[in-house]
Amino acid sequence: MPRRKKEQGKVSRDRKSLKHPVQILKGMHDVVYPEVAYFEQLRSVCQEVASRYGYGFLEVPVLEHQDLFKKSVGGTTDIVQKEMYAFKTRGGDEVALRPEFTAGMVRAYIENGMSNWPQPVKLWTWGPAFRYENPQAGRYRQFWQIDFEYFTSADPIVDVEVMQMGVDLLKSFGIKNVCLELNSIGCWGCRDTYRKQLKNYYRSKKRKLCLDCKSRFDKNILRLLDCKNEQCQPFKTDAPQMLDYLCKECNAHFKKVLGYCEELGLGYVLNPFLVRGLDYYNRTVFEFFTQNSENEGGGAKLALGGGGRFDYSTQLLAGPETPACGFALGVERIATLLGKDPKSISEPTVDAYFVQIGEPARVRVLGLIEKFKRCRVRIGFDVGRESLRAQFKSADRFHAQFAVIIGEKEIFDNTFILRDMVSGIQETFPIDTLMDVLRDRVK
RNA sequence: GUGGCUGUAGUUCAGUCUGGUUAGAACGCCUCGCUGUGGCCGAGGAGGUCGUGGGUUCAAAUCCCAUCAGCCACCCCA
Repeated sequence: MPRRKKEQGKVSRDRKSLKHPVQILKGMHDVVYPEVAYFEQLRSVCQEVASRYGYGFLEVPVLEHQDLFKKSVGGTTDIVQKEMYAFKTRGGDEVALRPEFTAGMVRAYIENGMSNWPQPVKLWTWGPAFRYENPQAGRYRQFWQIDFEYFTSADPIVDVEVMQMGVDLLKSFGIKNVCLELNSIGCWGCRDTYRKQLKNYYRSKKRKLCLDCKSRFDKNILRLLDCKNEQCQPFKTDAPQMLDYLCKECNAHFKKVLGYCEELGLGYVLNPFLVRGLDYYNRTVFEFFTQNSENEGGGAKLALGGGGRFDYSTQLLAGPETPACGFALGVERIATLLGKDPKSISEPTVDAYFVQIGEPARVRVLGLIEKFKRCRVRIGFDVGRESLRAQFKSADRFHAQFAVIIGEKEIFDNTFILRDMVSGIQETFPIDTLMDVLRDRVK
């Protein structure tokens, strides 16, 4: 006892001598079981749905020039101004960790000459993105996104295809109560007209607005509609709405979008206050929500993702004119949501667990493992352990259907014992028949 | 960036108000009972910078200050 105390004291003194204990950064998180199991599941569902809708996978860099985001997402947006991880490299490049995916995808489209590929070009990707802001549940500084982009069609039915796929994806993940909110923010022309109308309307009321809104008035007037501050709410009801100021073309486009939704039975909620604040968006914008049923009293709606049409994006980056539409989903939020349903993920399972007794047997087992590489039977083993009890316990933990037991006697006879873990019945077979017996017995 | 709540074993938490032997429980992990057979049961064991730093005190997980992190709200969205 005294010896132990002495050692402990020494250890903690050593650790204390480290000036900065190594800890994870604020807003970062390790993705470990069970969350990582949802990540894997989501990824494979994405793959399935992507191929059904004809999307190809690509990877884009995590690090890009700051200019990419300033020009496409917009230099006045919060994302770029306040939330971007931006820094200078040793070589003097001004770079940023991607705060979102669309900018990089558009850059990749231009740089790889995809306008010369067979059209349309449909691409998806997935990975971490970064925003420097205060973390909260379901809200990290490094977070994972799923991103789908459809290039080279201005047709309104494409908007609907993209939205339908988004809803399809979320449902395929197993999410219920998926809700689609929809709006149109027009083109540069009609948005300009609308902005002026909004300014006229709010000018006389500016004094009564909250502090944030006062600054929004000059910086980005559309954002006044997003404000959730109570003192600003009364003005919203009578504020002019974007939909009333759409130009002829934009209006026709939006009418068609709504028409296709009706025909397909794709449910949506029109939200005239939905303003996606990024520069590259035009016309159709949308967000996906789910009802958070956990809280009593209806529950707040939880944002799962959003997107829209971004016909201007390539021009903003000095590329060929290319209409496009897409969306992004938040992986952690979806994983958290699925985690609330305990049935939605299964524990790790094997079909057969190898149990070995004695030195020659553990070597034999390790040799056998390699032979199973083309066999569908899922196997488990732990040659690092000698205790039989521990090995059987482990077999249980993996819900093994069978135990394959090889001891000194079996090594001598060139046999193995197959134990049915439920019934406890054991049979002995020649070792050469191991694969065949397992393939035959495993359901 | 602003405000509120919370930080104690791997996990969930007691203990803090009212300072005082060696900081506990449950679950999980490991070993053994059964040296060649798992689940159940029983016995034992490992595991703690009490978030971190400073202060008050004879004495701090407990009181005070600072700081960091998490959660919540604002902001925004994934």
